[in-house]
Amino acid sequence: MARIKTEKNVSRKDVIVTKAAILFREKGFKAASMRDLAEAVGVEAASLYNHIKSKTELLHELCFSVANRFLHKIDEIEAEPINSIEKVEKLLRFHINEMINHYEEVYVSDREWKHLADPYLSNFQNQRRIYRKRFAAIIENGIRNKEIKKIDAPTAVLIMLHAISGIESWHRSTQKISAEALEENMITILVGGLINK
Amino acid sequence: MARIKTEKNVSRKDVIVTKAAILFREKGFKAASMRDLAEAVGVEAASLYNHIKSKTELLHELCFSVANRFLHKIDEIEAEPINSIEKVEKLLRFHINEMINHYEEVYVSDREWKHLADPYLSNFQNQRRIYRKRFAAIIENGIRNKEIKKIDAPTAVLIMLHAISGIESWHRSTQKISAEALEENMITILVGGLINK
DNA sequence: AATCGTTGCTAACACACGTTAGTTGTTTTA
DNA sequence: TAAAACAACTAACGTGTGTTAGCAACGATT
Repeated sequence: MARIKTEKNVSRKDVIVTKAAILFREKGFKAASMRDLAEAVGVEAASLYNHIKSKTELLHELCFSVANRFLHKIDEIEAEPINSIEKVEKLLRFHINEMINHYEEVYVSDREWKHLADPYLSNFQNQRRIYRKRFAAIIENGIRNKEIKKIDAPTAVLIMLHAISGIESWHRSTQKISAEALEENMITILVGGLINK
Repeated sequence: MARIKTEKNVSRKDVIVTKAAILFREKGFKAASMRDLAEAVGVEAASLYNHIKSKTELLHELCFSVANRFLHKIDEIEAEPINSIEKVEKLLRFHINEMINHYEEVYVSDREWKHLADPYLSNFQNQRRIYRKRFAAIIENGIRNKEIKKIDAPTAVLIMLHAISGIESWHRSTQKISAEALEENMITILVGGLINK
């Protein structure tokens, strides 16, 4: 009867959530079974329920922990006394780093949130909508200041966010350029596409 | 006993495949059940099997019909006597229009191919890898000609392709800009980010 | 050493799934 | 109009799913 191994400040639930992220990314939320997860954790499926309430709870935890990180970051950046392009660049760099360093979680939050159930679903969609509006507002400011080309701000946001989620392919690829090079290339192309002249 | 309605040159199987695309996009391949599909088609689940071999066959059809369209297009564009930036632009415009006009299929092919089974899976992954290499080769040519900034070509491809899959959000949004405006904005930002000076 | 909460186990339930068999009804062909 | 081909139906099977109940072993606390 081997227990779930934990380290300092990491609850057994945390271990489960972390493994769930990996599994949900690999197979998708629906295709990943609790028995799969149990095996990954090293325990029988039923035992998981000593630590979690349900499979969907795992998805909640993942989606909202990611969403909260991004909301906090945009709070921080909005308050800084820098110009719009710099704000966009900071936000992009944060997104890129999150996608590189917390790949599994961020990916799952991005692709599997559809399987949330209400009220979590509406909640998540709301947060997402608000986040994108705030991002768009930064860009619109930049357009007014003539820092940024005259483009449709929501479209620009959509491009940026989805482009970044492409880091998934980078993770999967065998011949990776370094994380630093990836970041610089992405910034060059994406910010380069915004700057006026 | 109401039959599946068909129009000229549209087999009953085609009707099923089309409805499957819609359903797979909405719920994901795993979460969409054959009973859901049957209801959408207006028939009992078992009846579907008079026209198709399996659920996965539906996914094959969708994924490969999309993949083939893109492969044909890149064949065509590679052969044209135009410079690299123009080739990239043409390819992007094709991607954008496919995503706008054949949304369901393209989206499913993009997001649900993981659920293909071998040998289809390996096959699909191969085609995808080759396509991206050919796309990258166009960009690398542009870099050599100094048309395009010195960037990592595979990263650029990754950004372009994923940015375009963001049109999903445009489809979902309530206040859409026009398809034409969307296309022009995307080209402005994406191609603008590539051009050297 | 006894106790108690925690965490694991086995067994099982109820249900939804993809799919098959066999039959009935409808359309097309001869 | 009878026969053949097609496409729908009902019923059911086997399997995999998330989850619960009840019990056994472990670790920490007294």
